Order: sequence, then structure tokens, then C-alpha cells
Amino acid sequence: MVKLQVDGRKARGQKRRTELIAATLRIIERDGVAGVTHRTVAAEAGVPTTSTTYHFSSLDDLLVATLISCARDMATEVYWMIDRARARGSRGAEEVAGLLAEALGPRRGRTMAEYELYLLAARKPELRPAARRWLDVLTSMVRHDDEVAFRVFLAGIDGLLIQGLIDDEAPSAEELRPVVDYLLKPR
Amino acid sequence: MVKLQVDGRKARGQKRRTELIAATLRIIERDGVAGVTHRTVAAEAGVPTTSTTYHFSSLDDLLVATLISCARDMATEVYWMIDRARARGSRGAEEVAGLLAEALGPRRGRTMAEYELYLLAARKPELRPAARRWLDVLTSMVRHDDEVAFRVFLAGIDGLLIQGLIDDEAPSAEELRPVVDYLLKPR
DNA sequence: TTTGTTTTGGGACGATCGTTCAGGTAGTTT
DNA sequence: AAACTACCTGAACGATCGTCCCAAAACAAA
Repeated sequence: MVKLQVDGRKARGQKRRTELIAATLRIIERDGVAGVTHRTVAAEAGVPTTSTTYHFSSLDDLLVATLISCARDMATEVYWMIDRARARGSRGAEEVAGLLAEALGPRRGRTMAEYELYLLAARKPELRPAARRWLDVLTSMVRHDDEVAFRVFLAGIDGLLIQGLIDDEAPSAEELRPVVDYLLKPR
Repeated sequence: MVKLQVDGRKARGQKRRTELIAATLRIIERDGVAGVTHRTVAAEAGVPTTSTTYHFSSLDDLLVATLISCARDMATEVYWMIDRARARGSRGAEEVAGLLAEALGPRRGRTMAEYELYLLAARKPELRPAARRWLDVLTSMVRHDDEVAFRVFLAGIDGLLIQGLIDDEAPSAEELRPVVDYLLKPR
């Protein structure tokens, strides 16, 4: 017999865990991974310091959980972007350019957080599947007859994003458009 | 009148400063920016702890100096790569693929350090010129009639590198070759 | 040699860190 | 009701952190 009514205590615990992850992500966006400590996370979430150690066996665990959650969100976003593009029969250039401009503009902090994940994944193999998630979503959803061209497209997206992060001002969707067009154009 | 014989004291100081920078870079390669403290750097360089605070006004200064030095080295390397390619009349595909494979293989730690610089530059504007240095070297040395294609090439290189860092095994120059060819092929 | 400058290095201070622990509360089961 | 489980939290420990201070050493200029 499966219990339908969940344990209220566990539900509260789960809720606080997600709140801690959300608070951690906000801190990473604002100050980077370096700014994440038990105390800063707890203060951001408005909970006592020891709450983090109770719900996560270590700071590293909290960091890993946060970045995995962040990667899942990004993969979901990529999924819906493709879905939107398909709905209107587009080849996707406009959607991709718009998403890039957004990632480098209003969502700049989030984008930095995602590349902190990349770098952490480079050192921690257990994070790599999470870091590759959005790549996998794209690979599985998009038909690519030209394997090489597709790899170039994926690399180009990452390159545009990380180079956009060290630009003094974020590029607009219009500026990115020709580059994205070039990346998507078949030959 | 310019003094030709430099002050022996200042010479020693300068030498130790470069030793500290070298030690810091080794630590970043091994443990990331997170592993850099006054004490770890001093231990790595085999000097007393306070040596770092004397030669660099703060830990942040040491970090910035290290990453700027790292960026300069990389720019120099790119310069010579182009020079080598030109000397043998190549279009550069082989050289680029070889350099990428090396960056993701034996020089993996160094490559991670360079992307830590990128991420730090995203948060610290004063680091951005240094982070863009190798891009500038390429831009100024290579003739590019197609502006968009060139931007795609630069983004592709960065994308291949950072994605290569989260691969479980480093790609070989042979695997990278078709992608680099595609990036360089004019249309 | 004397005086001034620069580098060196040991010691220590206060702050902050991750983590532990024990007592207390809330919710579930019997 | 009692027993049990899960969550919560304030206090505190030892470790490590960045940085400061000051006396000694090395070197240059007088």
C-alpha cells in the first residue's frame, strides 16, 4: 500500500533544502562560488547557520546539489526554447540569438554561475553529467545530419557566451544574429 | 643618466615576486583559485608566509598579477603558433588542432587556470584586457576578410576548449581536426 | 664606517571558517 | 498516552584565514 499523505516533517525538510539551494545559487550569481559559506547561505535564506550542515553533509555537497539543480533548470530552458522554435516553424536562429542576449544581459549572473559549474566539473568528475546536460538535450532533440557542423554549433554557443562574459558591454540579439545565422547555416 | 647596474636588492625582490607568481599559478593549476592562500603559496614557493604580503599588497593583487602573467604567456604562445604555421605555409588547421589537443591533454591544468581567469574577469573589469589578450593577438595577426566567420572561429576555439575540459577523456588532435577544418574553411 | 633603503622572516592578532554537539520542538506511529 | 522519528537551532571548538608588526639581514649610497 502506497502512502498518499506524505510525512509533514519530511516535506518541511525538503522545502528548506530547496530554499537553501536557491539561496546558494543567488550567492553564486552575486559573488561566485568563493562567496559560498555556511553562514552566508544561511543568512541569505534567513535560517540559522547550522541548518545547512543538517540538510547537507558538507559545504561541498551543498555546492554540488546547487550546481546540479542549476544545470537541470538550464536544460529545461533549452528544451522549451527548441519547443517554441518548432511551434512557429523557425530554424531557431532568432530564438538562439535572443537566448544568448538574455543570458549575457539580464541573466548575466546566472550565466556566470553556469560556467562556474563547468569549471568545477572540470575538477570533479561527478559533476560532469550535470554540466553536459544542456548539450545532451540539444543533441537528442535536434536533427543533425552533419555531425561536424553540429559540434561546431555547440562549441560556438559556449564560446559566444563565455566571450560575452568578458566583454565590457553585453552584445544585443541583433549583434549576435549574424554569427548565430552563420553557425546554423548549412553548407 | 640611466643607471645600468640595477639595485641588487630590488633585483632579488623582483625575482622573488616572479617566483611567487609561478608558485601561485602552479597552485591554481592543481587546486584552482580556491586553493590560493598566503600560506599555500608561500609553502609552494618555499618562502615564509609573510613574503606574499610584502610583495603584493593583498591576496587579490597576487591573484590578479598571476592571471595577467598567465594571459601574457598564452598570448605569446598563440603568437608563435601563428608564426610557425606561416613559416610552413599552412592554413593553420593542423597547428590549431595540435594546440587544442595539447591544451586539453598535458596542459590541462593550465587551460583550467586560464578559464578561471575568464570567470574572474567576468566579475573584475580590470582583468578583462588580460583575458582578451590572446583574442587580440589572433585578431591583429590573422587576415580576416569575413568578419562573421572570424568571430565564429574565435568562439569555436573557446567552446571546444571549455567543452573539452568537461569531457571524461581528452580528445586527440585527430578527433579535433575535422571540427577545426570546418571552422577554418572559407565559404 | 656611517647612514639610509629594501628585503626578509618569525610571531601574533582578530576574524572567519567548517563542523560538532546537545537540548528542544514538531509530527507520526502504536 | 507513550514511544519514536525527523527536523531545528544556539553555543562552541579547533583550524585556518588575511594581515600587521618589528627586529634582523642584505645591500647601496655617503
